[in-house]
Amino acid sequence: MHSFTEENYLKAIYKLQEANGLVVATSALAQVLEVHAPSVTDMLKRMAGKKLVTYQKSKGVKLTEKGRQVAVGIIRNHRLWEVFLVDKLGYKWDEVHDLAEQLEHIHSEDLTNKLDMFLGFPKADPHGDPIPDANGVLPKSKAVLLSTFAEGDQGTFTGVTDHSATFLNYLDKTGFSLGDPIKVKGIEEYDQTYTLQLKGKKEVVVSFKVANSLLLSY
Amino acid sequence: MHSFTEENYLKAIYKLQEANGLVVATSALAQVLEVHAPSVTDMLKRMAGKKLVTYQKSKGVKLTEKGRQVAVGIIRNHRLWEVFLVDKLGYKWDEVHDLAEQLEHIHSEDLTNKLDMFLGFPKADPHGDPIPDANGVLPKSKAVLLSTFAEGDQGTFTGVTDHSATFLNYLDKTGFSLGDPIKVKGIEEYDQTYTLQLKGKKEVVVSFKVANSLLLSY
DNA sequence: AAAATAAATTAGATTAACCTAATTAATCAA
DNA sequence: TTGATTAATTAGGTTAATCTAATTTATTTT
Repeated sequence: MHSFTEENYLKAIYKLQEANGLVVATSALAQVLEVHAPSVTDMLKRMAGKKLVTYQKSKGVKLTEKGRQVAVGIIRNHRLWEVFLVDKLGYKWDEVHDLAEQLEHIHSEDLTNKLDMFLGFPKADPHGDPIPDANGVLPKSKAVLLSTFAEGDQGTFTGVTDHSATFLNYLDKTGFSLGDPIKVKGIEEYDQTYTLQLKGKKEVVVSFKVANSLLLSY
Repeated sequence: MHSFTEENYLKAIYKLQEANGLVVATSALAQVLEVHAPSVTDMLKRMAGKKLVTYQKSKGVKLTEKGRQVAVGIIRNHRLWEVFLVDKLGYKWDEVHDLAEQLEHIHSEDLTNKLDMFLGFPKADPHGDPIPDANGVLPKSKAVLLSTFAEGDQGTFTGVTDHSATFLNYLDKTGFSLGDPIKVKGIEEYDQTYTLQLKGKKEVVVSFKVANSLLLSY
């Protein structure tokens, strides 16, 4: 199989490719993986040799179909284990990331599928991120940022784009909970502050930064 | 933390120390870890530097207290995950070893303890091996080999000393099940063949080799 | 388009974990 | 107790994954 390191590179490339376009820069990878650029160059060469990525020197990397399959498999593992940790073991949504980073590297498709069944085939992880199916198909989410909403708009809180424990704790404390309805009562023009009505008529005021990290569906 | 390799060495040393006495030979480790002797010498030096083992050249190794703690922790993990796989995911007892070998290296005491609670604080894994508690205390089993029984003796089947899938399958097929009562109806003097009465009056004949791999309590 | 800046690569080392071949140390048998 | 056998270690190498320093390639800016 692939080493943990390779798998982490694949995951990182996948995520950067999703977020910022087709090819991923060496420096971007170095940053998210917390290694130095020459290490990345080195690794990319080895991975290109294994046909996990296509790499042209000084031109960035892309995943091959094979690489994409592996990456999505790891993401599937990660998200299923997060569901397990929260639903079965009682962890909170801000505590599961590091553990899932370890568990995602357990190599067994069969285990993944049995876990999936045990958890009742969840469609999203505790942060609302969609779980790829056994064929590596990731449901295309149509959720949209709260920051794109206008006054009077409403939707259901279905995900976050900031997964940091600090942000998740802030949401807990403020009364946000995945699956709840949210309505925009007002937007302050001066500083883009949002006044929201949460479940149970509770009104809260949040900054643009927060509105820009919340995903809503309708 | 410690590398997977280190952890596997610690586990192996622990098991060999339990089975065969105080000090463990380089060659014995090389055999169970499936590496060559010089690799073991190499590794033992590094581990001695970390105070995980005491090592005197050409005199074998012993775990330090620190090393023993780590080893028992890994065994705790391993056995709890085995229970999870069998009780929660529906694996059979002959299928879980390799998966547990991966899962045992997940580093989180908290996860281990939450898993323990989720599983209802099991005292033994699916093969009857005792699970160390959170303090690294391993209950001293008083189970004894069926091969030490005389005609007429009886007990409860509580463990195995051979964990191979082949043997476990044989037991399934023949009608042995952990926790069931077993009575010795007769022992053939010529070849030490045992005639046993299993649960539900079922009579089976087993070889000495089998009798020597079954642990019974009374 | 040349110069300046930023990004990426090459060169050369390091560490953990392994290997083979050669040597030394320990044990057993005559 | 010497000689033979077996076990363990040393010596010297390899590979994956990392590093720093130096160099080359790309991209901006003037």
